Amino acid sequence: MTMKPPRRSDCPTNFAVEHFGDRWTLLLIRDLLFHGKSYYQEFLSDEEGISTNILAARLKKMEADGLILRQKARDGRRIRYVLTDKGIDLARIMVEINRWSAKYDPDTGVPADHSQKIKDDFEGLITDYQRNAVARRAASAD
Amino acid sequence: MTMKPPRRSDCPTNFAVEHFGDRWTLLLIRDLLFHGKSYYQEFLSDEEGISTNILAARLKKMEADGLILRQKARDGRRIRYVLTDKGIDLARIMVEINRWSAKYDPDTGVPADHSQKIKDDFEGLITDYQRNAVARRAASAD
DNA sequence: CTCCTAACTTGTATTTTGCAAGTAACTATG
DNA sequence: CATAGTTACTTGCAAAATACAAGTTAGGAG
Repeated sequence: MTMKPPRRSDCPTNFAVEHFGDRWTLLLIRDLLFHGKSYYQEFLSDEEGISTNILAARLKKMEADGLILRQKARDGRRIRYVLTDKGIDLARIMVEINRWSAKYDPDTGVPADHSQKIKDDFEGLITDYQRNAVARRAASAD
Repeated sequence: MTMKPPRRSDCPTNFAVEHFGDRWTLLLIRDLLFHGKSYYQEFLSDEEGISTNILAARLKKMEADGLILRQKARDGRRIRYVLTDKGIDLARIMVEINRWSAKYDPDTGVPADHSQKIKDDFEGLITDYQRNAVARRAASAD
């Protein structure tokens, strides 16, 4: 009987930290939300190079935390990971993070058109990501 | 000769993770930005209970990352930690985090008046926190 | 049936975190 | 001005998280 450790506090910042206060969760949210990734192999192939055991552990925790769902694909070997509403609602935080990083990272990899869109149509950008994530979740797996 | 490890990628999400993708940094930003804390003992006394060695390490890293500055207090024993502009610019992300947590945490400790203000005057709330942080930085230490 | 692939698990080394004690610099007090 | 108390740390060690390499299992393709 493994039981989850008690939360350190009821502070909302702590709630967030207990969801994504680690070296990988935000990067996986990025993959799901911005890059349209859905499969184990896709997450493995991102440039930061997550190890397979860590990826498996993170996906398990994110599911337990209600950020993602597991769907069986038509190809019975594959499992599709999609964001829940709770996960999709991180879009605003994620785009704010991109804005902050673009401002303070001299070597930022934020594409110029994305930065421009952040300035021109911030709300539209967020809505686009959210609509896409909802659409992908509803779509049938490959 | 300790040299800092190379960044894993130039992705803006990764830039953010390398700044606050751990169990403590966001909580310290919260202390500095929302709770007006400035001193070592104040950070030690927060309810999550950070250990002294971790606190020292985090403060050192946050300074190296340009999120905070160290100021000597009149009392020569004390050191005042204040947010830089880069740190203060996290206010928007922090308030978005509060909003997300208040929405999804059934036991959230977000005070009702704060939630109300998030709805009624989101921009004003952020500006208030930022102005206060700037004012504290400019003020002379105790 | 055989080979291949996708999603994991297992084993072990390394790094980070957590807990309990210090310690050095400075201040307050008698 | 000696002593006690504070403040911001450091040090030593146990525990947990992370990283790297190598399996293993359930399908699917030919």
